[in-house]
Amino acid sequence: MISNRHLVFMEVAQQKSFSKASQALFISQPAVSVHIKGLEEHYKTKLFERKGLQIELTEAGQLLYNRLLTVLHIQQETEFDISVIHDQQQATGVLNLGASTTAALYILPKVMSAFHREYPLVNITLLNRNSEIVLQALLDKEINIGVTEEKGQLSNITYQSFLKDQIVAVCSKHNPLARKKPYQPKDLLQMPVAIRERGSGTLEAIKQGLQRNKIRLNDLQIKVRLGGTEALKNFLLESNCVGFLSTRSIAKELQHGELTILSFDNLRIERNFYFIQRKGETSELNKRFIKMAKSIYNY
Amino acid sequence: MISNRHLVFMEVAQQKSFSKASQALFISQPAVSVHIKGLEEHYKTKLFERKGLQIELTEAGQLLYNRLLTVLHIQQETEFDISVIHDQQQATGVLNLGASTTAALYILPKVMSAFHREYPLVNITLLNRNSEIVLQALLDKEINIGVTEEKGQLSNITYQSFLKDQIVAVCSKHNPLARKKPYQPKDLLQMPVAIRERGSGTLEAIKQGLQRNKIRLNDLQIKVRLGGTEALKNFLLESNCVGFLSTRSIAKELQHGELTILSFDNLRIERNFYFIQRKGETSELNKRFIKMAKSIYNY
DNA sequence: AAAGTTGCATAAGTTAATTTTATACAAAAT
DNA sequence: ATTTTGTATAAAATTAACTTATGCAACTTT
Repeated sequence: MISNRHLVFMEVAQQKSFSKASQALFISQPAVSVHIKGLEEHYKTKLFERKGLQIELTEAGQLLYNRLLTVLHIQQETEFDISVIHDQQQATGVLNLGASTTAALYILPKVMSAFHREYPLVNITLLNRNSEIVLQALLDKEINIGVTEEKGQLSNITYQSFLKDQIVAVCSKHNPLARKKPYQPKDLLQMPVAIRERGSGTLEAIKQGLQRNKIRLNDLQIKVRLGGTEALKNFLLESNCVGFLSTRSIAKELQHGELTILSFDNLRIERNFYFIQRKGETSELNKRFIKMAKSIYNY
Repeated sequence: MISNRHLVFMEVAQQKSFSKASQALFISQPAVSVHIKGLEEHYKTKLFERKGLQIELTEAGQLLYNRLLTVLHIQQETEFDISVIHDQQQATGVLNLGASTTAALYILPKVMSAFHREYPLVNITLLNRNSEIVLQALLDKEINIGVTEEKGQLSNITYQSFLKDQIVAVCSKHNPLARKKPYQPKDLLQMPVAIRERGSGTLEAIKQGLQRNKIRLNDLQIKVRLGGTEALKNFLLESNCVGFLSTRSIAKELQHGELTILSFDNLRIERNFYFIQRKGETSELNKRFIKMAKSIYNY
């Protein structure tokens, strides 16, 4: 659909280098030069500013790149839509997902694998970044669907609720705290706790959940801050601290009895996951993925 | 932007014929066959149903054609937007207009010529059909901007008011009716009249204008119905009838004194012209054309 | 029903476009 | 000053696209 020449241009724009683009496309560097030259003659304007060893998109180049991105997505949607007419098992396409940690690690893999079984020829990728970057990637048309924890208000984004996630306090089964139950929210103040790093979506949810019980995060006896869910889990196994984790992320550890949930009266820390898409670009592939995701988690 | 192969496909889809497409594209018929075959192999499905001497788009083919149409418009917009960055006089692009008779004959030519002076390399075409067909052409993405007399309510169309048009009663300067003035609306019932054919937008406006004065079209002494404004004008010049015509269409005849306006108390027949565009597709080229059109007529 | 027409498909040869190899040239880094 | 990094250009080689010639099937005509 998009001409070869323009695909070369896109690669150069992404790599910000003729030679790197040539390597990525498995063609020689002069071939790239000739293509760009051809385009520049066609549009009668420079598309890249050559600044010594750097290149940079000109205004015209940036405009062209943006338009090509939208065309590329139409192309990918079309590939899928055509192939799905004939046979689901033969449907080809590209689906780029983006999600923040919990969703990317503990929620989406299950959906992706199910989706892959139904549409084996669809190429699925998953970008694992924080909500902010996921949103930006969506706006930049780098991903087709994002899964985030916050429901924003952007007018050119559609928010679609996916599932509820519960965050619970857990500790190692060897931890003496694991015995007595149930606790009151106030009891938290006496416990040594370990939490995720600043900026994590989980931490934000915890903060808001505690606030509803008039507890500030700073009032807790925070012993350690750990970067990443897995690190936190492993730390809890070996320490006497209590941690807050999404139930989605500790399914395995609960099953094996390695971690125990501390039950609290009147303390519910919840958050929602949302699908985000660009408004007006809810393709057939997007729809089917979201439908399957919902059917898996909302039985 | 769109590959050659796909452009050939589009031509075949439009012409509904491999050989006619080949003639339109100035290539041989086998070249077309090879292209279509290539696409069908790529998409792993037939794009045309070969039914004897006819061909017809398959479901997949129709889907592909629709997507390619939207991409083609992105491509054309891009050509314009890039070239206008550097120099207005060098801006290339395609602007397909559609309008019903009065606008197409007496309003748009002036705008088109002014626009052509400012953007000499933009290719402008004008489709002259009735409002209904103009709307359909817009929906089918055959035209970029339509000018119609009715403000509809379609949710995927943007309506933008352009200018007011006044319809007046006129007759030849030799007609005795041309002397006495002013008339009352009721006097119309005594006059021999000539009007446009059924289905014309002008006729519709007249009908509604008269209705406001409690006069039905059928109450008039309709002597003749003529297809087309020019025919009606020429008829009036040679007859004793009174006709209703848009002031826009008789500027020249009034100037030369060939036709005279009959002034009526309390009888105003007006209609509005609207620009119609597909929602979300108001390209830079569209914007500039509409802006110029408004500046010409709304000083 | 036979012959002619219309229209797409296929094959072989030609032409045009793309790519590679080799090399030049400019700017930045060492 | 020399080396490194990165793009531009030219000529040769490769590949893709096109044309001519011809076949075949379906529909028309007589």
